[in-house]
Amino acid sequence: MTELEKYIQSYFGVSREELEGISSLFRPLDMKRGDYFLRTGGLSNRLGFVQHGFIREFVQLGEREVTKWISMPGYFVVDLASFLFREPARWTIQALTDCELHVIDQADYQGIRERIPRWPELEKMFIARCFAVLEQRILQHLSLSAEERYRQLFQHNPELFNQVPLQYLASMLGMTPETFSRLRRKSGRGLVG
Amino acid sequence: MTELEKYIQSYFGVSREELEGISSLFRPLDMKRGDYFLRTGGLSNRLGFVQHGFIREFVQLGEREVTKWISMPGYFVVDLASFLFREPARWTIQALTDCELHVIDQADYQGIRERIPRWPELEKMFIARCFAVLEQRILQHLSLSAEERYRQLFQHNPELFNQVPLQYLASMLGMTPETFSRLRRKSGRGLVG
DNA sequence: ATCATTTCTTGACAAATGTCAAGCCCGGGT
DNA sequence: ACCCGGGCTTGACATTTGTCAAGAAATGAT
Repeated sequence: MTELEKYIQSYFGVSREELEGISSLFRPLDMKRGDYFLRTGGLSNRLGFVQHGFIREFVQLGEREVTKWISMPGYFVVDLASFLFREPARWTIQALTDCELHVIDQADYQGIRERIPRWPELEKMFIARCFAVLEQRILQHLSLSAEERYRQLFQHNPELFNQVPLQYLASMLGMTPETFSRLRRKSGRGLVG
Repeated sequence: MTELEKYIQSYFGVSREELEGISSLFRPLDMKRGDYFLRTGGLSNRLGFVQHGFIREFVQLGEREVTKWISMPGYFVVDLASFLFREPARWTIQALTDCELHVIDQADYQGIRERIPRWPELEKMFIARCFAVLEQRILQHLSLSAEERYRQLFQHNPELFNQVPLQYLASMLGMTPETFSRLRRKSGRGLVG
């Protein structure tokens, strides 16, 4: 079973045959550091699964970039609203490192429901899970200080701290690189191993 | 056409007959100020549509309450994860004013898909929209100061400012009531009409 | 209408976070 | 191996936001 299949299996709980039916619709895609998977204003017409590497999702606001999230192995990358509603993408998605993805085009994605009748239901549940994760993230911003948010990220995703530029982590946590750096000295450097 | 039907229509774009089929599954529910629609730890086994009044969704964290959102007419109230996954609710949902709702039980909700085969698809799209709204909200917290968040809320939802206790708006924006009060003096009081 | 209670405001001060500028460090490309 | 440039750190200082406490105003109950 491939990584992709393992994740699909764990997220959607489909049968072995269904699993192979779905995963066969994906094709591998290698990206070099700096390559764009999607640009703001474009159309998100493919869905990616991260096999290896780190990918940043951000938006340019005036002079500065705001990083929404950094996807790592096991995550899907897509601008959901653009993918589902065929509207211009809000997010730019760019490889922070060389990456291996599995991608599926929108057209092939439609084909999944022919193989799995209950696919819209599974999709709904998956998106609802994503919704709940975002709710939790909003709660963090409503209730935690910058330092507490730093600690939580450090605790839950230590692998980020030595693999991606820290300025992006700072942005993702809603603070400046300087504040991030000071918290880092104070609260731990996130060196894994 | 009732308010409920109008909203279902605009959110889901279903036919006239489908619309009546769905809306007939809802029953009216009156709540008094202070009544609970749901409590943290309980099971969210019904979905509510706000016809009239204001409803607060919050969670108790230690000594203090953190308000995630205040629902007003046209909004649905539910703990989505609890409703869909039958897990204990994270949010407490309480009427801030006397309210009129339309509610549907989980069991009846299941019945919608028998009347409308493409319901899971419509549901998926609706939840995806909610997801995009939350993404936008996170972006606000990553990119805006307390004062800018205040202004945006004032601009987009002025009706909140003279109908619900301001302390809850402060919490929902991630700031203290004192800060909210000062911004209010500085940036406008939100008196509509 | 009055009272009791909650909510809001204000001031003084403390703490957290942002800004700007300079220098250091480290990694990648040549 | 070296150099260049991006990324990180640090310091000094400004600004924003939070805390605590007191009093004013608004609200709901009787």
